[in-house]
Amino acid sequence: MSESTKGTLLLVDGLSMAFRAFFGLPVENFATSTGVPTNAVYGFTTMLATLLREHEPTHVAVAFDLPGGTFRTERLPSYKGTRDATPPEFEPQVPLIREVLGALRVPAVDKPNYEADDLLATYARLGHEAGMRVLVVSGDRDTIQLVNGDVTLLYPRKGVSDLVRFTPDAVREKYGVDPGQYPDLAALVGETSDNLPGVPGVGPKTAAKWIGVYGGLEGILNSADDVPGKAGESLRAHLEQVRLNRELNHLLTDLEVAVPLADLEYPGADAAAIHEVCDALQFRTLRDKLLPLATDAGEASPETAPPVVVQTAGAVAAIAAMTGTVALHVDGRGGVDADAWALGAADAADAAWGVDLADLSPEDESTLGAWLADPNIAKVLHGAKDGWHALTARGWELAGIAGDTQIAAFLVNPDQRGFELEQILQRHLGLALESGPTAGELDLGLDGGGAHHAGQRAGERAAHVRTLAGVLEPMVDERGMGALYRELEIPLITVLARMEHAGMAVDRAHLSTLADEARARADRAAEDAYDALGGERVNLGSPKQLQEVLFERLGMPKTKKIKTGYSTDASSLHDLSEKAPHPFLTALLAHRDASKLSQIIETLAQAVQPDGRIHTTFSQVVAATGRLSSKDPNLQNIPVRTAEGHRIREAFVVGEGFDTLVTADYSQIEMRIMAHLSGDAALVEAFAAGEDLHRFVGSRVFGVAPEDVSPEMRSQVKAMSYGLAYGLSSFGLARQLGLPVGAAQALMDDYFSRFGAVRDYLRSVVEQARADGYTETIFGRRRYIPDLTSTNRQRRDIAERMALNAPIQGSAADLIKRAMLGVERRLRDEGLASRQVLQVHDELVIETAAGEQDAVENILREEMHAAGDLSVPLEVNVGTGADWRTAGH
DNA sequence: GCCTGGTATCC
DNA sequence: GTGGATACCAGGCC
Repeated sequence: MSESTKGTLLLVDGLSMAFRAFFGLPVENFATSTGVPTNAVYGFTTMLATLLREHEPTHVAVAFDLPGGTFRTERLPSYKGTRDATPPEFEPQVPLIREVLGALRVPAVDKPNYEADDLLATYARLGHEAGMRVLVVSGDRDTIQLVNGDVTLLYPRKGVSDLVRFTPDAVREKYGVDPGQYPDLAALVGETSDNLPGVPGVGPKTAAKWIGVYGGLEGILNSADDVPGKAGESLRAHLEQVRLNRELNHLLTDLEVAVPLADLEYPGADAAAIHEVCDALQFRTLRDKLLPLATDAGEASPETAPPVVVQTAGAVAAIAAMTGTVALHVDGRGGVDADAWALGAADAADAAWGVDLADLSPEDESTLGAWLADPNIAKVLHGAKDGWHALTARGWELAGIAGDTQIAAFLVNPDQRGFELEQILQRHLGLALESGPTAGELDLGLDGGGAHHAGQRAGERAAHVRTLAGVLEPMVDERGMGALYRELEIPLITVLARMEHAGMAVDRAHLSTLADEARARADRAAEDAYDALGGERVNLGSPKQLQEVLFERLGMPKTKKIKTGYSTDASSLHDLSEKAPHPFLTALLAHRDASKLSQIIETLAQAVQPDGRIHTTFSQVVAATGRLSSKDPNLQNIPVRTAEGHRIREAFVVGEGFDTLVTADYSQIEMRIMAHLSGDAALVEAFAAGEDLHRFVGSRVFGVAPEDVSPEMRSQVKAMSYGLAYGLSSFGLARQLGLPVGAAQALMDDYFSRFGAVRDYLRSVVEQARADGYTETIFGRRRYIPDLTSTNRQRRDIAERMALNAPIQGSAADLIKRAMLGVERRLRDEGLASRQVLQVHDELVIETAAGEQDAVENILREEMHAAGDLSVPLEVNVGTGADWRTAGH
């Protein structure tokens, strides 16, 4: 990483990766119209394009084995002798791959009598000596020996797109030996794919142990007589084999190469040649992925992140002495097997300290632990909640979270996707962070550990976080969101972390009963559906097949049009049922229902962790309006409307050591916010009076006394009221209510004649947003909506509906977040053991400890009520029970 | 094996 | 031709 200024050399083992691609993609799905198989070409090219795009190498080569033998098969004719004959569909794809390489202007290299690996080894050495960063891509484990501080191996885990990064640390973690010692280990263990048998009874663990004890294979062989045990005996009986293995698995680093390193410089692809080759191979989507690599279409490559000096010696003491605002980075992971293995800290942008948590003394442990737990030391992280979990798993408390550059970046522009550190650095600083694992969750274990020291990477990242904070936090302030950031989102991080950590207890037995029932119901409905078709077993889960059955075979009337034909969604099927009743439709709907349910239940059952609880992950940086999101599993879309939904919610129970679940939800929060923001006197009055809102509105709209509002009137105004906040049109309202458009329009007119300020508000909020470029919630959260000035009608209409909705949905999100902070503070201040476990947009769920139920109910009511000072009261409904369903009533 | 679209659930 | 999400499945990729 430090040598990146000299460039990056990408070296690919052509055949080994082509083979992986061949077996990863079904050959029958990939062929030209003339029957030429292309799955390996497709997979290999996709992989290479991704590597070129992500790593932006300055130099590239793809090495090939040539047909016929090598010096190894001369030495040992049986070498690689167990390999099955290559499938006939593979062979013809190799020249095609070379054609693609030609179009990409990537040099293909080979050498008679040698393997591709020897070429990789030689070029890796040359690149290393030239001070380059080298990436070797190979599915051959022998290449592990090439790994060092500057040479990383990308090894396919499955397919060709999921590549594991083998750095020296990663090799040590997986195999227990240094990369240079891997051939020693392989010589002892053997390599089936090369037809090299190992020492019977010696596996990687024993081999690694011996290598540790005797310092390597040579030492082992010299002391073979002293090696104890049955394994030692076995070793002595196979010395020759081991020597031979070691001889053969050594890769040559000193070949004479026909193409000098300098000629591997990558000039970018040839657009015309890409078109030609994609035409010939009938690649459609790939063309679009390859064309950006063409030089003609090229743009300046991003700047590489500046080198950061990361010190590791004495890091604990140095970090513990930091008292100002410190940027922190935790290398670790969340989830069931959460752990942290390295820590980086920076209080200057170009210098940082890194700590490998594996080699801490007990004193270091407690020094660092105390520093982390000190709430007075302000820490800024990128994705602080992840760090919190990783450190918590290691038994440390993280306090003093004062900033989160991920959240800052979100507030600055919440509509963007991708808030990983790499992406944010790129977006806001134009910096390319090298060796970043593809954006994802926490980094995987194998990606951990920098090239030289586990703390290296963490330190570098901490320094980057510090730079980022210096840029993003002022932007947050400039946009008037300083308070929202520091007083709402940042303190909320810890609340959410605790909620995730607590999780929700689940009644597994109940869940599995439900799963069985739903599965049985789905199966029965499926059989009914097949019967209705005269026994044909179409795939009921395939919209494509359903379209064929419904609209062609059964000749049913067409439903609403979608991209791929005609819709088969539930509402369309219900419509069809009325127009053209058929037992198939009934059975299909029943099957949809039951299979969806069974799938939900199954997912939940699988999500139960060993502690008997489900731990979701909340995100503050997904929903552009400021709502939280929940995933893995999503606990914010558990069914609730139906009887079956109720039974699922019964599976969420109070956990051991606790007494009850209490739920509290805001009553009609969005309508109240609309009343507040619009200042509509009639609407404010309705809420102030505490009447049934829809009855009140109905009486005004229809001009009858409240007690004379019929259920139908009530449901019509209810749909209208809710639709308003979403930008509902008269057309949409008509559809939803099953009215003629004219009637729906008349209803809207009547509505607005009584609640005119609402209409004025909705208009003004869009106008304001168009003028300012953004919308704003009651608490100053912004959402930028550039499409409001789009000349494209459809985009503009969508933007207008977003502008209409964002302040309402966003203010509701702000309110409940404020309430959550209040609830958390009260629980702590009052020394209660009860805890928040779930938020579902307008609802909070608390698990209460014995004797605390009344106190908790009061806290919920008071804090949710006091979360905002609106011109209408914030009403809260509270329920209690041993499970979520009971509590929710 | 990855990506997209359709369908489903929630507020 | 109502906003904001997440999850699963099938099918296309050629």
